[in-house]
Amino acid sequence: MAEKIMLIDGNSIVNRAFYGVPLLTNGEGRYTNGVYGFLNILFKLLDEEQPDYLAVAFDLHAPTFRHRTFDGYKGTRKGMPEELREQMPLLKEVLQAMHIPIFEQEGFEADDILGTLSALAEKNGIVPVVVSGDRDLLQLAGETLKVRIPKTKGGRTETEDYYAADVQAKYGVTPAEFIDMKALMGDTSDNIPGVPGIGEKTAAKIITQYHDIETAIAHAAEIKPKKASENLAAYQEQARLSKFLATIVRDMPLEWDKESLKIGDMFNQTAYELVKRLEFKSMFSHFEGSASAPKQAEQTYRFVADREGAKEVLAALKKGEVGYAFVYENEEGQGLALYQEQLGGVWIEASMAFLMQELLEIFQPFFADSAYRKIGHDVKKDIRFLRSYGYNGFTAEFDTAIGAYILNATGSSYEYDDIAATFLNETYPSQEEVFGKGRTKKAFAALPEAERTAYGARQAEIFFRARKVMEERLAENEQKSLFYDMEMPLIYVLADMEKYGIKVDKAALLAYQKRLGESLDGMEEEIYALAGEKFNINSPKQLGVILFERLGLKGGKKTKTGYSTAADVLEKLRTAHPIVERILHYRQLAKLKSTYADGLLAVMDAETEKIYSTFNQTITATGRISSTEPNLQNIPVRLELGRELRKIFIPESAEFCFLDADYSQIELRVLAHISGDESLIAAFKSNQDIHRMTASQVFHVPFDEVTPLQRSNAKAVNFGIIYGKGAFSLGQDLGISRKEAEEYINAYFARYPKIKTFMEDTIKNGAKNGYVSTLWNRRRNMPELQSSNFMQRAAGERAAMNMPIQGTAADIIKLAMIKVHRALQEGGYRSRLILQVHDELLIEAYKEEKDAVAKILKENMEHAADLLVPLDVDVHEGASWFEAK
DNA sequence: CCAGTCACG
DNA sequence: ACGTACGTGACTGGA
Repeated sequence: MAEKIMLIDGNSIVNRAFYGVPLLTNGEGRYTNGVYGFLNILFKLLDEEQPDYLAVAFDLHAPTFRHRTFDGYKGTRKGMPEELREQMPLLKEVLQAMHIPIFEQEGFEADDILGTLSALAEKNGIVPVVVSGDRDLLQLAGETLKVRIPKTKGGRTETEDYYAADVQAKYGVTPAEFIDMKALMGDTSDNIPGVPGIGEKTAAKIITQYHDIETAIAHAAEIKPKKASENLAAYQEQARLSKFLATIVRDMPLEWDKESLKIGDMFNQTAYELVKRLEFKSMFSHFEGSASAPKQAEQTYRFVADREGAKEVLAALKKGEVGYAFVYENEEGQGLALYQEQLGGVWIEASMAFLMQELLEIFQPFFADSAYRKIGHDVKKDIRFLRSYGYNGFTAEFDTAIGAYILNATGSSYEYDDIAATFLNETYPSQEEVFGKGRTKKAFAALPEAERTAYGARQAEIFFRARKVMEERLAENEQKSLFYDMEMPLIYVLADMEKYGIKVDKAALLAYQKRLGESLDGMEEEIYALAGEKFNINSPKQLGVILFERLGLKGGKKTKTGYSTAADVLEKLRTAHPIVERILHYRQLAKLKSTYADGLLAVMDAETEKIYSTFNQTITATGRISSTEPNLQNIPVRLELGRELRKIFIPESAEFCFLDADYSQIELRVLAHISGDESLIAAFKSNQDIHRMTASQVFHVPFDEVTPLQRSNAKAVNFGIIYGKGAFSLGQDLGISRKEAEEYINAYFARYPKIKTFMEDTIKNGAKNGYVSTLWNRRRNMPELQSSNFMQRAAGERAAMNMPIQGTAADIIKLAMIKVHRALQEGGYRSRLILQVHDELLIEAYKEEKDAVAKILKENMEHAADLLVPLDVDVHEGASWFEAK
């Protein structure tokens, strides 16, 4: 079989890739999506074509012979976006590392290089395959020369393939005629003029009949329509010029050196290192089969499945650092993996013959003794698991999931394979790759013994070794205290909160659900009547049609998919039609019923009638914790009907009551501290109504004469400042002009100049360092700040200004939780912390301890941090969350 | 699986 | 001139 060469149009493929793959950055903050997309296309096509030779051609910035012939050539083309431009050297670096030849030649475009190389290849008996995103290349298609046009769609790459016959079939012209067609119709993207008045349709007709422009010009008089006929005659020189510009050169001066094009050791160590640095995990596998890939997991692990073996392992275990990992399948423990340097990796498996209960019993001394300094991953999960077997008090020294999160809070996941890739530069199959997914998912027990062993023991080893790397990086970042004194201790607080859960008044919740259901039924009928037909009110699409087409309301398009029917749009239409108000009301009730009434009942434990949320410590970019299944941090409170729902959250028994403590204005206080603004600090020190104070200072009115409107406007300004909000949207919210809003903001910054300085410095340092941080050195990487895209940079700047404020507040309440938890434990109280909602703690207090606990709460929260302003905490008591708020 | 919507701090 | 507030999670409809 003939040999094959693949020739790639570098610029056009990287462009396609860039726009087809969402903007990605790696941990260093470099944009990588263009390179990623390019390599994806490259690997896929290499796999399909199996070529023997390979080359990539790029355009240079220098003008080409086409520019010299025609000044306007490519004059309309916009430059590459900065986010892509900075990836070009990176792409070339990767190609070089893979020993893929790169062609660039002054005076010529990539097209010409491809045209010439493909011609040379054919002359030398090698079959060319040309890859480009640009249809101009179709003129090269031939009997054996295939042109492939890849498209990246939703992460997948599809290609359109063209031999000469395919071009004929699709466009009705031969590849050579394709050039003549373009000469007539022109090309705005390259600024090829063509002939005025001749577009794609007419050009196709003319070329199908006359085959080339010279013949067509000779027969210009016969051509219809008249306009085309006249213009073709009048602009024949322009047509010839256009043909010249559109023709790809196939004989430019180029050395043919076959050997240098031969595909060599592409998947080598240098390239692998680069791909790892770029964090292209899905590509690692390409490198693994090759001899130069790093060794990994060649080590053999021990498999143990009985009492005697387990006891031996325990005896061999030394006090000191130990990597450990439980393997779970649907919350059920399959076994325990341990790793120490002198021990190696061991997988101890539970089974019908060796129950998990026995396994845990044997290892009880290990779990109970903190001289075994345990390094695990998602320790909270292990605490819960051990507790379900009656073992309490488990502690670990290091949680690698949390370590990875502290070192990069914006990571997408922190699974063991992510940890190994990030900290050890090693790649392992992910959980999904081991077990599959969906209906073809395999059970753990279905894997061969050697795989089960490797899967478990490998994790314990990864955690053990990654800890050392993390430790160094935490030290470099001065984040050891954040990690060891805040995040690690918090694990046990959250584990307890998840253990206690919160009791639900089931009867009241059912009644609430029923009440909502009945209201909704009635409203549905009313809305159908007003609309004049039945439709699905929950479908924004159908609702949009009803409102803006059938009823003719003016709202216009807003979203990509059609009309926006969001609350703020409907709010403006409230008076336009009676249906609008009912829809808003319907939406409110529907939300309460589906998310809260139905949703909470679905997750309530039938046995205990409690709800057990999960608190996640590695999700948010700012350091807050999040709550899932259910989310207990977004229970309604702002509107009365929703707030009623809080009556169903009650203490576990009559011996308990709720104490709810919340920080007053914590974010503004943090802002006062971090910025050091004397005026704002003074306001908090004198314990004044801060929004009234701001109003008085910004609007220049005496404190006592501030009107309610001024106060509420000042409040909006205060919040706007925290979020980096601009004049436009502040004006929207307050219903004032952009100009007025701007004046408010200017007055604000004039009055509080250090806040302005703080914002500016945060952005400046963020851009310089690539991250912003809190008072406790929590970091958020912010590569967006270096973006040249206005929108992305502006959004990045807002996030950058907000993170130190929101994040420091998060740090403070975390410290408070640890203190409160410790004080309750050490004081031997039965009261316990059960919920955190960002600036609020909910305690289930043993009634006899109520007053003492209220004091503990207030003291520990107010003294969790020592700022330039006092922290102020309000504590309320009640027989439900509703009452205690 | 994504977009739209809406609940919270 | 750009488009327009930070951070979350859950539910619904519809490709």
